[in-house]
Amino acid sequence: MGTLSAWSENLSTKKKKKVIKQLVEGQDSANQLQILLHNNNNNPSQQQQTEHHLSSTKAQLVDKILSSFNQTLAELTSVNVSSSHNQTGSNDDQLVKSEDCSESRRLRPKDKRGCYKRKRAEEAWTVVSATTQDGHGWRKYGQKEILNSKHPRSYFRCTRKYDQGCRATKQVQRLEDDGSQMYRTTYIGTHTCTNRSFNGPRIISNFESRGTCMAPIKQHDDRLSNLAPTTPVIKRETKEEMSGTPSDVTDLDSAMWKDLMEFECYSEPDVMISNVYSCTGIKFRNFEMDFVNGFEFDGSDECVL
DNA sequence: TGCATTTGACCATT
DNA sequence: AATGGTCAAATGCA
Repeated sequence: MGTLSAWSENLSTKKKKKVIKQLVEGQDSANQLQILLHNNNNNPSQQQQTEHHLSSTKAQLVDKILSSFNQTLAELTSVNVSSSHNQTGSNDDQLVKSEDCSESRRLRPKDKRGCYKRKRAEEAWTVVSATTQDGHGWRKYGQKEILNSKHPRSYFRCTRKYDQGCRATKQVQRLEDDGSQMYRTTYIGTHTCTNRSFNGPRIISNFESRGTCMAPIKQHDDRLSNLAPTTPVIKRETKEEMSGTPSDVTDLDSAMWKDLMEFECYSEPDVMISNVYSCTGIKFRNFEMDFVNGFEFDGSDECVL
């Protein structure tokens, strides 16, 4: 694995058709949503009438779009991509629970580290890349030796977890193939934080758009506004944004890391994107074009994402 | 001194 | 019971 051409070859014709169908449905729903939003902005009084003509309401359309993307990505990445519409409470529980566990260790009869509620299935997707940088600020909170894996898995949470209630986490593990120096990054949950302090080149701008596409759009702002006031502000963790601390991957070769950071900071965004995506990263616009052209990826496609 | 990382312990899931 | 995910004290660094 590792190239889109190989990835495409591995897709059966049946799967390709299924994927195309799902994307077309998603596109159709997006178009309907666009019409709705457009009419709503220009003439709110016509909105209901328009909705009547269209087959779905906005919320239904959003669900359709998300479902389309989720299913397609699940098909393409072989990653279990599930809707998280009903999972939004888990992290809140966790935050509350964390508070309960914040008492001094001395006061507890027994160490209660690890008292948390494990997240269930969230939106998840995997990116195989030579770098783990994605423009977001991450704080490492754990590392684990994984059974039958040469390299440990590192766990990261968004640095905005506490000040903005962002639920995004990622897991980074170096691939077994030592020579490739590649890393598999699994992103779990979508960013709900606003990342305004960083104005430099965003290496994963497309990635972020992808994450946004997969996120439950209707929840995005609500969650921000709902969580922010109630979430205890413990501390701000914004310093590391794009600072590219080697902590992103503990066993990452430091020299390589330095090279990567220099590359990412000074390269053109398009070039950087090509560095980020490997087999599962997909830029939707080009993706659509590839589908139009018969879903054929050649070697050039791999780097033109 | 403050902040980020490390690491062992704990808990949830399978 | 095994494994993986998370917590938080200890540690290191700027």
